[in-house]
Formats: sequence, structure tokens, C-alpha cells
Amino acid sequence: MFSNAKTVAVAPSTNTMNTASNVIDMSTHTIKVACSNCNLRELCMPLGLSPAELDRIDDVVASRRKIKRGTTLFRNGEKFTSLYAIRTGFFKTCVASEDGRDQVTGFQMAGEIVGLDGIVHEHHTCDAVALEDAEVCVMPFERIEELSREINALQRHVHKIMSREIVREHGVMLLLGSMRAEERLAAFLLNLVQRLHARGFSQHELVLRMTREEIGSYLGLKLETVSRTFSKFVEDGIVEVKQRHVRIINTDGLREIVNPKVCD
Amino acid sequence: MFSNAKTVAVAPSTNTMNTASNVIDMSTHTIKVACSNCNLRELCMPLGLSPAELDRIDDVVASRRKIKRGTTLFRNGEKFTSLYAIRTGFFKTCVASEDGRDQVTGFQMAGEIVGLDGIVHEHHTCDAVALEDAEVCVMPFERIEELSREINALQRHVHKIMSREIVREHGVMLLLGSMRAEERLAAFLLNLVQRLHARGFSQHELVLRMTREEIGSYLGLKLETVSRTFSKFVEDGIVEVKQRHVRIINTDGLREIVNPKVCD
DNA sequence: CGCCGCATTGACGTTCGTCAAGTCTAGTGG
DNA sequence: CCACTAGACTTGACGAACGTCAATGCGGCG
Repeated sequence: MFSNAKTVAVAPSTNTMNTASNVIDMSTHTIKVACSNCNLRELCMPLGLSPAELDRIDDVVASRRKIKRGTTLFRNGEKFTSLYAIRTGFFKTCVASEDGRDQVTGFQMAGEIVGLDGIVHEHHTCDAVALEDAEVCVMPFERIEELSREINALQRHVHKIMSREIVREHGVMLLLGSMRAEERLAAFLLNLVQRLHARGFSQHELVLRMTREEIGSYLGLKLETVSRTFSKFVEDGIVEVKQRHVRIINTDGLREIVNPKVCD
Repeated sequence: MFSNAKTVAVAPSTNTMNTASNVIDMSTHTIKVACSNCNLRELCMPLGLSPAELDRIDDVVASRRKIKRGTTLFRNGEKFTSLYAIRTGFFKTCVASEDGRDQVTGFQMAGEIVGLDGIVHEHHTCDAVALEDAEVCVMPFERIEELSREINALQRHVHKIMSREIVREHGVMLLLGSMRAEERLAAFLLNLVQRLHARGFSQHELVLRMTREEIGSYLGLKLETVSRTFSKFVEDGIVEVKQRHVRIINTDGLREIVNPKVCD
């Protein structure tokens, strides 16, 4: 049933979206990447900048860093220096309680920003782990603050990014606080596929980069419950699941699970 | 058992903390309030400002607004214009899902900032409801942005406030995602009493400003479960509860519930 | 080819939600 | 001042949803 999966862009780990922004600098033979010609720009940078401002924006990115699958971009307790814009790859962020439980607080993909947790105490309070080989733009926070004093659009953009994260977490709190297992998983799938679609991937097919256990941690469920709920969706003909490959057969069915129509 | 409650400062609704910052302006007969002499300043404004900067900081507060108990400071869908610093009173913020469920996302008290959710879409995405008569400082966001371009400490402060909110929500996600009822309520009480203590109230006694249902919504529990869990704590001699008056007998007992020591 | 981590499935137990009855308290109005 | 009422809270009995434990299957990788 997934025989043609390879012919469709299903969130491949070798993400081809960004090649256009790689410009070979012949004088140094290093790859020059500039926000100004990165095609993720509309995701992680403000719109409507003047050419001069665009030039300056390039300065926020000090360097790029490759993160191998399974390793951390930063850990709880580490000194905070920079925010990171994800260029390729997929991350999870997780917090740990003192007695060892841990909780996945989010999954991040290309164009999204991680590291905001570190600003308050100048130390990170969660771990960011790459779920597949990844590459990030390192944006020293001092530099962001400097530039956003001068470029109003950047200042506003930084504020919006932080506010967006706050609103996202409100949504997760609603999910964790008031939804049942099926609703949680349905909301999760819809959210993932919507974000992937915004990046040019299929609306109906996705490859999960995380384990059942990580999904469960994020959704406040045990891995067995996640697995059973997937099976239930398959029985109901709403999705097809083969390991981490998911095809959504009935998007409205999923929506209906998240937001059951009240008829009384 | 609560016979002496009135002799102790137990989060009285007529909060006397702020009178020192009220300066009668004789020329206009209006009450002049300035951040520079507000004793909540250390909670909601940056430290270490020069006198000149302090003067300018006063400009962020455009006006003050009184909110009657049970009414809203802002609602989901309303245009976002300002952040609000709470001077007196107690708020809850809550989000609603399309099918009518709602979820309390936080409780806010004097010195805390509400409204950050509105920045992203320039509209609020949650309701802020006063749980007792309250007063807030209205801080137009445009003015905050303007000033924070010029006063680095203010810029940093705004970033920290937003980051703090993100980190706080991480903690709530951990609570909702992995704790059992007793752990949730214990964590909730410890958090509340700690914040009240930072404002000069007792470490061991508090008056809840919210109903069991609101506590339950925040903690992802039903009101009956909240009630039962309170009763359990009373049986165990950890707290005394009389309606909304709570006295914490055994703080370490509560801590132990939140973070059970693993001995294996 | 065999191993190991991940996923699935079943049986059973616990926790919490649901429903219902009853109590307490603050506030209202006579 | 007291009686009344509505809302908030408590408590019990029962059931559903999810967690726990355990056995088994599957697929990728060395």
C-alpha cells in the first residue's frame, strides 16, 4: 500500500528544499548561505524588508552547525548563547523532572526556531535532540538583540516568534488537559501534516521521525496507547499505518475526532 | 483551626502592598502612579536602570484600568494593543476549543504580565478573567517596542518575560503529561505559595482565589478529583483545608509527593 | 544470519471521570 | 436579624479509559 511512497515527496531525510540557497563562494571554496536568498526565509525571517535591511539580516547568522541524529543541539543546564533556526532535519525538545520523568515539549522542523527557553535564565532548561541528521543556523542572541534595535521588522518578528510559541503551548495544554487519547493523536497528526504541507510536502502522507514513545510523551500517553490508537484509526479506515509511514485517508474523519460536533 | 487567619497576611483581597507607589499629584487631584516608585517594580520591570532611564520607563504605562471580579481584561478574538502588568488582584487566562471545552492556562497575580498571547496575530487568543477586583497598568505594545529599542535593559527584560512564560508552560506540560492527581495538586499548591511568598505573604497559608473547577481545568482534572485529593491531603495531615483557605502543615510532605524519591 | 530496538497485541489493574445525593457558606432580601 | 437560595464543595458508588506487564512480531543493520 506504500508501494509508491518513494515517488512522492514524503518528508525525505535528505531534504532537497534548501539547495537553492547554497551559493558556492569560489574565492574561499566554502558554502555561503545567506538568509537573503534562503528559501526558508519566509518561515524564519520577517517579510517586507528593504534590500539594505536584507543585507544586514544576513549578519544574524554567525555560522551553521550540523547535528547528527540522536545527538543534542543543546542540553538542560548549558549556557544560553544563541537561538537556532532549523535548516534541515527534525528535532524534539524535552524537559525532565528531578525524579527522572521526562516530557517531550515539542517537535520542530525546518524553518522553526529553537532555544527560546534559554533566554530567561541565560541557561537552557530543556534538551534539543536531533531525530534525524540536521543542520541549523546559529544566531547569537546578542546579535539578534542588537539588530532588532535597528530593524523594526526584526524586532517585531522576534516578538512574534516568542508569542507564537506561547500560543502553541496553550494549544498543547488544552490537548493534555481536556482531550482523550484518540483526540490527542488525531490533533497531533493534523498538526504535523499541516506543517509539512506548508513546507511543500503531501497533505495526506507523512513519515514520523519519532518513536511511539516520543509521541506518547508529547501527548501524555503511554506508547502502548499510542500504538492501540493508531490501530483503531486503521480499523476505522481513517489512516493507513506501516511503521512510521502514515497515510491519511480521511482528513475530515480526523478533524471530526478532534472536534466532535455537538448535536443537542 | 483558622482562628488566627485574620491576624496573618493571607493574600488579602484588599492588597496593601502598593500604597507606597501612589503619589497624590496635587495639581490635578488625580492619582499619579509611576513605575519608578512602584514597589512591584522589581517584579515587572528591569533592574539596574539609570535615573534617566527610570524616568523614561514610566512612559510605558499609558493608563491604569480597574477590572471588576468576574469580568474580562481581554477576550479571545479582541484586537491586541497592550500588555498588562497586574497591580492588584488575581486573574485566570483560559483558551477554548471549537467545541466548547475550555482550559485554564494560568493564574496570574500582582507583578505578573498578561497579554503576551496577542502579539503573534495581533489579536488575543485567550480570555483573561479577574478572579477578584483588580487593577492593571496598561502598557501599549507599540510604546514598549519603541522604548525597548533605546533602553537595552528593557529590551532584554521583555525577552525574558516571554521566555519565562515559555518555560513556565513547559512545566505545566510536564505536569499535565506525566503526573498523577496528587502530584499535580501538590505541585500547584507549592507553586502558588512560593509566588505568594515572593510577594510578602505567608509560606504556609493561602487563600485560593479560584474554584475547584478552575483548579481542575488548570490541572487537567475534574473538580471532584481536586476535592477528593484535597481531602486525602487533609487525612494525611499534610494540609488543613477550609473551603478556600489552605494551610500547609508539611511542606516537605508536599515536595515529596511531587518528586517521590526513587530508592531502588 | 542473527541481533536489537521498535511496534503490536492481549489480559488485567488502577486511576480518574461520571452521576448522584447531600452539605456548607456567602449573599440577598424580607 | 433571620430565612432563603444559589453556587460551591464534599462524598460515595460505579464504570470507562488508560496504564502496566508480558508475550510476540517485525524490520533494519552489522
